[in-house]
Parts: sequence; structure tokens; C-alpha cells
Amino acid sequence: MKKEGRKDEILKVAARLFKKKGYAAVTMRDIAKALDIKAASLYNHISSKQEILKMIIISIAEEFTEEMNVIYTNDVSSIEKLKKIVALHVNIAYKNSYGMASLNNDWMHLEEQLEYYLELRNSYEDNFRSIIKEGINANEIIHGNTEIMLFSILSTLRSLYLWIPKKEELKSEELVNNLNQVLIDGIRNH
Amino acid sequence: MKKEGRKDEILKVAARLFKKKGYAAVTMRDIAKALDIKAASLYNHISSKQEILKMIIISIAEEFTEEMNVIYTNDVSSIEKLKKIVALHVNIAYKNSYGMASLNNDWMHLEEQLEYYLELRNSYEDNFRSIIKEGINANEIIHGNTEIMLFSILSTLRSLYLWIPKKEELKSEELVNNLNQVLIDGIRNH
DNA sequence: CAAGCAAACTAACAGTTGTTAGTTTTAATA
DNA sequence: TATTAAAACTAACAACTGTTAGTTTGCTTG
Repeated sequence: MKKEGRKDEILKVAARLFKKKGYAAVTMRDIAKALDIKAASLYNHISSKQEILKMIIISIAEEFTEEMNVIYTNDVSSIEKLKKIVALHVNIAYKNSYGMASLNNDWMHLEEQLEYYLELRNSYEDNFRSIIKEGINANEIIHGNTEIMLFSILSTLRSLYLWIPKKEELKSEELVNNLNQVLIDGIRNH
Repeated sequence: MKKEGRKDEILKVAARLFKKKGYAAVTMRDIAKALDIKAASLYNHISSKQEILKMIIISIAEEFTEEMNVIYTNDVSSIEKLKKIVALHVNIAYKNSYGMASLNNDWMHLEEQLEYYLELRNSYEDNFRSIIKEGINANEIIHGNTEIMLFSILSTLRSLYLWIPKKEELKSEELVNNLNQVLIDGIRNH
């Protein structure tokens, strides 16, 4: 339990700038200026610009993959699993809207960790796909095109970070309910 | 009707690279290398890197806004209008998957044209929102949260470019039908 | 008060960036 | 064949990039 206050500040500020302009367009001097220090001082806390990106992205990607594994092995209906996935995305997008931007838009700038990131993403998507397929087999979900349902739901969930900061009046629980209606009731058999 | 073959080639190659790495991470030397020429030679055809981005993004944004105006003033039901919007997105994503990536991810690097771009986008979204609201008032669409329906459909449509290149076996018409089912039947009253 | 250390600083580096100027090649036209 | 214009080239620029080295500052603890 080492306290790393300053490093976390750097990651937070960097993520905010990455969301606004993208990883490649943000310089170390930009990050430093936002913290009111000089660029060289950043290197007392982090080892490279790459490391900043890695820490932002990999931690979120791991959280998604781990939680998805929990949901997948839960003993509930497929519809219930989908609802838990929606809640997971809303939850993470609320607490880390900046990091979500990097996860979505800057993952290709990972270098040593690119392969690992892609494994995490594939694992997540495979579980998601399996849940939909099991829902179709159990007649909980309409017999539509699995890939298009997956893609459609995932696109919306992945874009939540763009939208949540603007609508703070809408509270998390209400957002989950509305998304369940639009995304899940739409593909449900009833 | 001046033929500008070489300029179009540059825009096409640049858009492909922008999709892969993002505008800021692509250098003029990258674009030149992909065309097997030197960076300085690009300036016989274009005036700046900025201009390349501008031409890629603004032309698509204008197409969306113009077509949306046509759809909005069409004399058909709201559901029919939504189906036309889906078809519009599928159509543009098919013919210009690279440009769509810049439109979605690199618009913030527009400089003089940023304001104009935002006007186009707002006009598009306002019309979209009005169509949904009219559908709700006419009892064609369920009485849900307008913003969430708008956001959900739009997120999926805006992400099509990511997905279409991978699924070439699925033809455009079939994709439109499947998306109509998932995106529109889900919010429809029946 | 002295020692030690985290975290800031200044100065500089080697490489990369978009872009310009001036020159040569290429290919179509007169 | 001679002319011309488009489109390539080489060379260079000033600014900016991530990062390193060495130094100073300021707080905490013995």
C-alpha cells in the first residue's frame, strides 16, 4: 500500500488531455503545463509517455475482462447477464470517462502491450457473443443476426463516455434502466 | 469539371492512414511513402496537412447534413424516416469507411473549419431528435427517453465504419434490414 | 540543527515535424 | 523536334518532440 498521489494526478490529467486531443497530439509539455510543472519533472514519477498510456488503458481493459468473466459464469438468464453488462459499462463510464476515451481511441498506440490488450478485448467480446447466442438458443432473445446485435449494443456502450459528462443530471440508475429498455427489450422475445 | 486524380489519391491514402493511427500520428512523410514519393512533392497538390483533413471531413459532414434535411422534410412516417437514416449511414460507411474514421475521431483537429463542422453536426442531430420526438407524439415510437434513443442509435450508426470492412460477405441491403430490426423495431410501438 | 530524500528545476540532446525554395524529370502539345 | 506545364526531386529551415543529466529546493525525521 504505497501512496502514489502524484503519479495518479499525472495519469488523471493526462487522460483528460488524451480525451480532448488524442494521445499523439498531447505532448509531455502539455501534461506538465496542466500540472503547473516542467516536462522534465514528470520523469520523477513516470518512466515514459508510453507508460502513461499503458497504465490508463490496461487497468480499464482488465477490469472489463474480469467483470465479464464473473457475469458470464453467473447462474442467471441471458437477459439478466446483458443487464449486468449494461450496468458494468455505465459504472465504468461514470467513474472513468477520460480513461474510456483512451481505451476506445488510443489503444493502437500501445506498443509492447498491444498484443495483451487485444487478448483482453477478444476475451471480452467472445464472452459477450456467447451470452447472446445462449439467449437465442434459450428463446429469450429474438432469432436475429448475432454479430449485428453484439455490434449494436457494444457500440452504444463503448460510446457512453462521450455522453455521460454532458448529462450529469441523469443519474446512473435511471440511465441503466433506459438503456436496458432501448438495447435489450429491443432484442427480447416476449 | 477539372480532373484531380492525384489529389484524390492523396486524400484516399491519407484517410486510410488517419483511420489506422489518427491524424496527429500520421506524418506527411508517412503519406508520401505510401504513395512512393517524397513529402515535399505532396505540396504540388495540396496546400497543407490541415487541408487534407478538412477535405476528408467536411465533404462527408455536408453529405450527412444535406441528406438528413431531405429525409426530415420527406412526407413519410417517422419510422420510415429512421429507416432512411439507417440506409444513409450504411451507404456512406460502405463507400467511405476511411473518411468516417476521421469524421468520428479527428474532427477536433480541424482549425478554421471546426465551428462550421459543429454547425453541420448540430443541424444533423437536431433533425434526428425532431424525427424521434415526432414519432413519439404520433405514437409510432415508445414513450422512452428521447436523448437515450438518439444516442443509442447514433452511436451504432457512427461506429459502422469500424465493422463494415470486416464483414464484406454481408451485403449492404441485408445489413440495413438487420439494423432496422435491432435499432428501430426495438423502440417501435406495436 | 543536520541529514536525507522526494520532487521540482535548468539546460541540453538528437531526432522528427510541417513546410519552403529552387531544380530536374516527365510527358503531352504545338 | 521544341516548348511548356505538371509533378517529381534535393536540400534545408525553424520549431517542436521525448528524454536525460545534473542541480536546487523544501519538507520530514533523527
